[in-house]
Amino acid sequence: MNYWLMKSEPDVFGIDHLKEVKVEPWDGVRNYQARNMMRDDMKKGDLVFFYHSNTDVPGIVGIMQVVKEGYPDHTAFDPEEKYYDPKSDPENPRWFMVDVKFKRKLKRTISLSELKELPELEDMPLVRKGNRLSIMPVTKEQWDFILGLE
DNA sequence: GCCAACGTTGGC
DNA sequence: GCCAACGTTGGC
Repeated sequence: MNYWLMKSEPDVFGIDHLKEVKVEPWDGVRNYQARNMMRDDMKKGDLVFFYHSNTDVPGIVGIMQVVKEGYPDHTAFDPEEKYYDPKSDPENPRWFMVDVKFKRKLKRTISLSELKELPELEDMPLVRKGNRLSIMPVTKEQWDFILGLE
């Protein structure tokens, strides 16, 4: 069982959207490191923090669960799609995604500024300067610690 | 809206 | 293979 954190802009797709649709393919990721994690490492049943980026109070807002393991991101094949990538060949897909399911919202937003204050979390890529990874692993220790803040 | 940090592209 | 130019992310 592994733990993860995934970022999304609430204006585009937020925790309330996920709550409505229940299950969502996490499409549109066009970064190789993040791609590798979805393709190779994220397993059914893994738990994921939902993080709101690019918003008034960026932070962790909810919990979701991987319900379908890595499979080709077909939005890369369709020229009509926002995330179209002509270099991704259906015979040999470049981009992958997983499906995630809504578990619950946190009782409160655990803000990035709060997380940055905590020495227990200083190894998290999230709080590292300049880190732009939209998907990252979370250790069990970090997971439990963060939930303890709720 | 600004801009630092970082990834990607493409000329050489 | 180097690196300048460019694009994107995402906090502020």
